[in-house]
Amino acid sequence: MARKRYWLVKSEPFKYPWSKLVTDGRTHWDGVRNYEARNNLRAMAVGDLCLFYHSNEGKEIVGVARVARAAYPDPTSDEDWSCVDVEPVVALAKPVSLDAVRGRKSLAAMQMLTRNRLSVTAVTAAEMKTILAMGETTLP
DNA sequence: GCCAACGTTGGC
DNA sequence: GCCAACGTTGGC
Repeated sequence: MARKRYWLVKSEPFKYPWSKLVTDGRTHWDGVRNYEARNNLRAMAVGDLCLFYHSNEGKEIVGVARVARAAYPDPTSDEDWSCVDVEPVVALAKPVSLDAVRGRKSLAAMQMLTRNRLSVTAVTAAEMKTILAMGETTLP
């Protein structure tokens, strides 16, 4: 099996907060209408971990989710879009804010900063490790 | 609520 | 195939 990759997905808390993912246990990550984000979705494999970021409100990384189903056609569209299924893994003991990410030199290259408006971005293993440490969280 | 960034669309 | 107009996203 290919080496695990890491991602960051954004959601407006108003639309789909982390707490709802926890309640639901699993959800379809659909509605992505951007080619680059779609390509990222398609690159996801079952077991990959996703940082869950709340945009607009909160502006912080609040949890870690796991890809439960690899990319398949987005049922909410007739066109060629994709979605994946994700399930919650663990909430960050201490949410990591956008400001905190910006303030950390080793995270300056994170796509969530450089590709500000992309809703699905790639995260390196080193970045993942740093975020988890900042969030005072260890993976189960 | 405003505005900047940027991807997408459509006219030429 | 270029580029201006437009729409969307997201931070402030």
